[in-house]
Amino acid sequence: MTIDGRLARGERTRTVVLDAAVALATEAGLHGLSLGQLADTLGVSKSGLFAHWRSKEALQLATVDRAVEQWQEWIIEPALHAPRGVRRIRALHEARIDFYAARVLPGGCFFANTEFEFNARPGPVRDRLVDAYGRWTLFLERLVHEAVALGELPADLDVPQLAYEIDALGISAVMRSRMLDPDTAYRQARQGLLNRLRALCPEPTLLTEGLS
Amino acid sequence: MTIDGRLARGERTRTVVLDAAVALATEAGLHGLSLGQLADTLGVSKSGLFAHWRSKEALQLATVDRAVEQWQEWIIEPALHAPRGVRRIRALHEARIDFYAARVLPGGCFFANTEFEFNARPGPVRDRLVDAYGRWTLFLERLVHEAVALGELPADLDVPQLAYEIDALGISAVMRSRMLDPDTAYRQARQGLLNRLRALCPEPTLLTEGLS
DNA sequence: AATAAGTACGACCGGTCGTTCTTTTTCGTC
DNA sequence: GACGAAAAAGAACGACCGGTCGTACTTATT
Repeated sequence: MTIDGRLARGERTRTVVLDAAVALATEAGLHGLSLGQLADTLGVSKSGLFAHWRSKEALQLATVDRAVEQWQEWIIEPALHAPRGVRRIRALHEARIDFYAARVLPGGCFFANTEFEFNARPGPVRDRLVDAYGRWTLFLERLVHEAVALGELPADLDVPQLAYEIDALGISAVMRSRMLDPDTAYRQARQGLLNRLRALCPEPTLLTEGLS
Repeated sequence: MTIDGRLARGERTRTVVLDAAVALATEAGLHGLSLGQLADTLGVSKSGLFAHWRSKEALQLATVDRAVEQWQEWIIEPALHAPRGVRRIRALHEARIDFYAARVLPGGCFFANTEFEFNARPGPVRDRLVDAYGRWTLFLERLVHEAVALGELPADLDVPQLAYEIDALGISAVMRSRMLDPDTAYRQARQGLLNRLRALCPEPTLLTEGLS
């Protein structure tokens, strides 16, 4: 089977466009994103975008999917290289903060920005954001549950509660890093998780000060 | 001294408009807020709004100020009725969650929404939001510091750290209450603070299960 | 009674929005 | 080298955007 170069070109274009859309959406919002602006940024025509997506909403949905892929690559996959348990939880949190600190996206966090933007905008886009957030929450809870199963966290731990608190530290990190002092925000987010895990984990040597 | 009826009428109108603007901004955003939409909602003409504010930006700034007033009335003042110390900290947190749970604003939280919206939009509006968030943070830290001074929290406590964590629980509460299950979100936000304060406070009777 | 100020209106401006249609260019396939 | 589908451009659309204009009504001052 040979690859059709024409389709390949389209696929390549789509990825480039969506990466730009994710970045732009963190600045202008996913609703606030305008096709003319996006086209200008990419140096293509507005109508050229419609060759790939029938409507703005279709592009918005594709943009959410692309952002999920990026999140997978930048935060989740690196964390999976750490051993299961509290070290993996910490690795995930650190990867997230590193992602914010590296300023990969000009507006901070795609999901934080868009979920607040769409929390009162019913429709398919919001539904997809809700879905992504739900899956992220489940993933976090699974990691915490694994740590409990390994005996690295108490057996009677309220797993969703700790997952909630970990995510809260992360959300606040990106918010405060953009509005107030970034370094302070990152430090507090890291310290918050460290404090929390150390108070719970019977084996504190798993949580050294530096990164693993 | 008599009250000028013209000025009184204008002041009344301004308050009505700004209350609507605060509410609308939680749905459409502070940038996404359109003057035509706001005018239609209020049943007035678009140009009538320009009689009170010279530009959209002027109205945005006034809207932020009005939102700060509302936050003062709904969250801060009620909390000040609780005795200083951990009980006041908890009262503040509870007032905030009650505010979210009562769905006073259709889009959740004015500040959460607008701060994420403007984190990459330089200008006077962002500056005012930054200022408001900075003052809120200082207020939170002052409350924590008071609890330390009263001996209700450890003398060596990292005050800004705890303030960060408290605010993080609140932010996440409004985010998750809109995207996922509201009751779970509120419960986790409340439980999070209770766990944290109980672990730190040498006098746990100050933190009964129910509200004061 | 005349004047001035504050409030509010409808009409309209140039510009941008998302979208559609038609046309041209690109490029792998036959 | 001709064919044809995918990609991209260009022009145009109705709607809405923030903003300005002149005007009219209300109310306080003189």
